[in-house]
Amino acid sequence: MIREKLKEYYSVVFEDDLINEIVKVGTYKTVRENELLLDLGDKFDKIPLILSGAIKISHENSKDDEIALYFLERGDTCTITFGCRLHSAKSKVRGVAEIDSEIIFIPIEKLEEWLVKYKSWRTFVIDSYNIRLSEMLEAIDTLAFMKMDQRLYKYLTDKVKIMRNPMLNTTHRDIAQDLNTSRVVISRLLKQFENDNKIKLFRNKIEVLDY
Amino acid sequence: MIREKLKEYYSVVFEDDLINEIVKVGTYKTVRENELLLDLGDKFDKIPLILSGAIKISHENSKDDEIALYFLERGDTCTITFGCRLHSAKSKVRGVAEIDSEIIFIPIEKLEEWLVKYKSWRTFVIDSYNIRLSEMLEAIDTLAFMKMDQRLYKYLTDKVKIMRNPMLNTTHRDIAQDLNTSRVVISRLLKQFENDNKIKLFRNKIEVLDY
DNA sequence: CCTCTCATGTAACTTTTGATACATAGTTCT
DNA sequence: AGAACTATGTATCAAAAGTTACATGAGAGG
Repeated sequence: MIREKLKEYYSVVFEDDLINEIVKVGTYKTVRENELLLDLGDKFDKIPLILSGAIKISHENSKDDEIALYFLERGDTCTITFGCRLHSAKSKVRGVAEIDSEIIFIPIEKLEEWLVKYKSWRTFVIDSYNIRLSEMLEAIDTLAFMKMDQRLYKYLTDKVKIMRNPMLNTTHRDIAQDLNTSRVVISRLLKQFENDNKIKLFRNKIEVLDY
Repeated sequence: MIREKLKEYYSVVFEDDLINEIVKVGTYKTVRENELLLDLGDKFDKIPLILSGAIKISHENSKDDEIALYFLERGDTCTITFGCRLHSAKSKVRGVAEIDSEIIFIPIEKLEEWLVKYKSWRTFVIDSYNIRLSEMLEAIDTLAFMKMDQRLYKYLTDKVKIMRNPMLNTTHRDIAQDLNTSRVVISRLLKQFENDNKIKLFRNKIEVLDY
């Protein structure tokens, strides 16, 4: 069963031999919406490959302030966990399933072993790191250069794309937490967007009209 | 000459065989203070190893807003350039020598070749990526959670540590550019710091008293 | 020594964001 | 239905940051 799912999503990326190895040592797991996959400070000794769904990665500082960084989707992996072995460091991010998701976990020892053996793995690891760095740069961009109204609008449209659905199931409070601001600010801006016919507001739902 | 410098700084990190290879294919270069090493949009086909000095990495969006991300020092490399080959992507960051610096450039083809051959190279590449991701997370932290006064103070003390000198040669305008704010805001806050005896202000210079 | 440029100091004002408070309206549970 | 809880709408005020304007002063170059 793992083999079919892997073939379906990763056969373009990985050589057949590597897929066989992954099937041998990988563990398949499903996570439910809102399930916590990886918490701050966790020692993560497995590499996750996302088969389906979406995982929200967020960052928290010492004072309980939190901010959403990006989403992981099919084909993604969490490079931030790659480092945990090397420095016996604790995870600095949190991963929560945004929707029901399927994941394969690979023991971290394989990371280096496969770097030697498989060209497709080398490409995958380097690409993953680069994609992650790009996402981080984008997050920095957003934080450094955008005002809250632009950040909010980007948040809404990004989420619509990830969820493949213009009707978002979320509350103002949740959004405020992801953007590290207060609920009142979000409600204020959302109302403006509604007046501009960019969105429609419902209880526990937001429909994005223009994305 | 390259060999001695490399041995001095990197013999703990790299195997002897790898150092020999680096000597063979690497190009040694010195850059002067304020020299532009890598601009946005450059196609970077070499991996830089920093031997000495400090390189400021900053990010710019389409509207000429700029923000400083972090510094590269001895032992660092710029992982962001690793990706340029794979997607024939343009550099999204800019590197400027903060002080006179020495760098060895390695052809990008060696990145993958050496991943297979040298364990120390695998460790170096993975570590470098992880360090860079950490620095990016720290930048995000700063942007998302700190007010401008804290950001400025962190900027000053970080820079003192990098430069190993509490007397900084800089202007309010330069700082404002690195923090993506206006000169007036910086002057205002610096004056407060001076009143609190945290710094002393001079023309083109700032002495950090408390770091 | 005079002029020009750049760095800095500061006042006055606006905009953006955050904080507090309270009202209203669905939802859930009993 | 009534109580309790949660989500949302809004007003008011305060703080932080950005903008404009102008003055002073140091240094560079003729």
